[in-house]
Amino acid sequence: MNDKLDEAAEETSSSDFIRDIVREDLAAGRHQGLVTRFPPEPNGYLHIGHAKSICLNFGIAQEFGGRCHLRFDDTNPAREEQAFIEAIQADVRWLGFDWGEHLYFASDYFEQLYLWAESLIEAGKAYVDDLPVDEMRAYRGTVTEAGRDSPHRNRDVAENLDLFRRMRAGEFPDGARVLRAKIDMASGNMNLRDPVLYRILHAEHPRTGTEWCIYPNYDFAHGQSDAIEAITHSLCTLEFADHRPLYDWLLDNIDVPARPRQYEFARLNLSHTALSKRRLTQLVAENLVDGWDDPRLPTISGLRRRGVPAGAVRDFISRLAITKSDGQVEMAMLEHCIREQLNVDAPRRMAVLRPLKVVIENYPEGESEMLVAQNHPGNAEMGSREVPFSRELYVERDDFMEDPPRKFFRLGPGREVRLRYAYFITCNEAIKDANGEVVELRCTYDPETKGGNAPDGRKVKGTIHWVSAAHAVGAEVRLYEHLFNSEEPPSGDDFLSDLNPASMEVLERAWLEPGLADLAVGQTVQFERMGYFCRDSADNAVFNRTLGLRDSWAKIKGKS
RNA sequence: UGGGGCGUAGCCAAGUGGUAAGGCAACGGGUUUUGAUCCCGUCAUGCGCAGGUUCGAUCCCUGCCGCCCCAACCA
Repeated sequence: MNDKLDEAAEETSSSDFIRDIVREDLAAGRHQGLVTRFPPEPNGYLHIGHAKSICLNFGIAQEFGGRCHLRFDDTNPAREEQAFIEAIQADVRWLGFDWGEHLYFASDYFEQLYLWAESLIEAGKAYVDDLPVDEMRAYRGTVTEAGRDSPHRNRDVAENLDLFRRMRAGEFPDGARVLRAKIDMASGNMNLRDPVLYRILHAEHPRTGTEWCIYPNYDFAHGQSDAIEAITHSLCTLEFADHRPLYDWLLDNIDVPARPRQYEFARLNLSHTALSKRRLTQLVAENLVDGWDDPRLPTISGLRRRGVPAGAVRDFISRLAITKSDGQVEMAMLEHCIREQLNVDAPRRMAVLRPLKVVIENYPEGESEMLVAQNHPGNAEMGSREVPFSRELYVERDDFMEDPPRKFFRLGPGREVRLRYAYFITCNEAIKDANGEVVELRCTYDPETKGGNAPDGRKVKGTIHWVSAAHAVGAEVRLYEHLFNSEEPPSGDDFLSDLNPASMEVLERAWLEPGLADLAVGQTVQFERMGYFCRDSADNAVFNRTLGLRDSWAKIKGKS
């Protein structure tokens, strides 16, 4: 296997400080095989920040011929749920990764963890403490002052063992006692000031039920789980760097079967959104969004429902560097990756979002014809389709201006434009309602321009999309914008004040070309000139806008 | 003020003693039956700041400055 690893190591082109370490370790023959893990806590849905970790861990495993485990860090039954366990697996799969047989749970190791706790006690390196939470906090000192020893710090082994066993037996209520490591109350690193290892929690665990009433915390579970699974490189985010000395201390002081190492990298921060579990949970719990898979959320499920291809997410992550400097990536970067892939993959269709009726006065009443439209002008292999054309059509309201500026290339009184894949039409008259609002356009078409070209060689500046009124299918279309107005929403609960009230606009009466009635859920298409849209997974009558097209007209318009 | 980490363009970053890659954004221009796509071009005499070493410093040394994380019986 080592040869295979070496080969793989040489083939890998991408590089960052973690891959460099892996490469060196493999070259030095420090491991039998490469094993990483993605360790989510099942207390919420995965978001695009997790995608960075998933791509890193599974990616490195693939590149170096190793494997990556999916391990749930389910040590806090107070906030973990089976539903999250299932959603997380679905999201990792959707992203394109496969853990094979290697699905694990920290809770699978509870008995072993317990035994290791007893061994620490027997070695005089852990003790049961009775201090209430607030007192323990006071004893811990502050960031600039050393802590003080708990009065229970020097209980003898026998008493500690007895107390710890009685904790497990359920003799004490929640919060009555904890098991602590005996390290150094004066350490500059707060994590080493006799950290709590076990707490009493009479809560039902999604997997172990009521079998346990004491649970190990993150520090006492994570490194040991890594060791049990023979993880070689345990990759986590920067905020755990301070935990590394504890990770190492624990592994050095108990009898573990392997010796994994922890490395930290910067987590992903994205502009105009929220990427902390706390914030996402709050948005969902307070119904500020419509569930964990709301298309406005940066959750994997939200992105999927929005119509974002998994490949675009992976591409985005691959353009990010794995470093230790934390910054904030612009949403525009993600959007670029989405457009880049959708531009290639999304079939083109026509849909009118804000309809304005057009009557072609010289087109015979009651008649219609089928016109050929390309499914992708840049890729003939995607074929073509037929769309019905008739006397009454809908065009986009924004494609008509009563008093257009010089640079406006669309419809206006007396102006001629091309209806995509159809005919040139000229606007003769705009009909208004009692409020003076334009409600209908009377136009004439040039039968000679069928397909969109004039035999006399005359040109038109604008091409607009349309849909035959009698044949179109109605739909609700939802337009999404950034969830937050600021690039970086304010800290604390203030972040809610930055919510973008226009993050979702619902257009209830859009008209789609008839073929769109059969579009499959999850399939993303381009509505020409409007953007990328996908049928909503929860409501068939709804189309979600994944993203608009780049719009240089909006820039021109904005400048004048 | 203790400990840990980080500072290269608007954003993400490569480079680590020999004269600043790339991507995103932005801005010009060309093609175009999507004001899309595509193509071409512009965009750091400068690498947080100040000294020092050196023929030569983003890179080495010293001192500052700034930002992030840590005082849950969360992860």
